[in-house]
Amino acid sequence: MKVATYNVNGVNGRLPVLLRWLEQGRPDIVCLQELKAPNEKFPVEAIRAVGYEALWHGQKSWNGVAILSRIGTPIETRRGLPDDPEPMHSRYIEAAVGGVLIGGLYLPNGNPRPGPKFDYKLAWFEALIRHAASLLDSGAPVILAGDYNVMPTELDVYKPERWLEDALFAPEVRAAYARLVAQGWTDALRHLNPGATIYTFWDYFRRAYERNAGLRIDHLLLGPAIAARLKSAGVDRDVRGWEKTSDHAPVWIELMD
DNA sequence: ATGGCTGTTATAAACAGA
Repeated sequence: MKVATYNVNGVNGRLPVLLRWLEQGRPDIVCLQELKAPNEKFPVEAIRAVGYEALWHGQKSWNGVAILSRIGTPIETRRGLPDDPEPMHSRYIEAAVGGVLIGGLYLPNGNPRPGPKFDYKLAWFEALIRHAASLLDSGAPVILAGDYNVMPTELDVYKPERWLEDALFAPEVRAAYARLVAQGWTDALRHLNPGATIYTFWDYFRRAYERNAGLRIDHLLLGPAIAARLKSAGVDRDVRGWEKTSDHAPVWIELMD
């Protein structure tokens, strides 16, 4: 089974890229972030036409998350985090599908730091950490996938020294990510590639993709039962080079059946 | 350090992203 996460940066503007990638990569389950569309403008017909059922939690202009599946209808278990600090933002959706429980998330960017947006990022992170603990306690085979807006370590940034004060790499944020993982999660890409340079995002500016000036901020965290089934993982880096593409690339894992 | 780019939309002397 192949499970992927992809920050599409506008699901309608990106529809040709998304459909091409779905047909080419054939992931079984997909978490999407940054739909940038209200619920009524989610392109469900086009997505169904390439073989996927979908759940989505949209919002006008910003945010928005979805779960797609080609192995059965995803059964929604939650939208929004418990005690979400900003419930009008659509940043979390969770479903049971294909024998797994999967949470798709879009963690706030948090810039500028310091400031209210950074405080909101930390508060959202705390709500996620609490919910993640309850998911592990449930004993369900669980995956938390999405755009975490965190580079976990210096390995995950092309020039760490330039990002020390940024909300994506600040000590408090890295510490929050480390606390989350320490609950018992496996960061799938890093686990299979210790020490490797892996990026999932390249800025639109300054030819960042061509220079490989990237960040690793899209992550798949696996609960113990799923981690034991992890077979392979990767980034569909070439998608970042397509016309009219997102600034993120899709990230995926393969699990033993 | 700054500005560079892209999508969405109150079509901008806009905002937000990372």
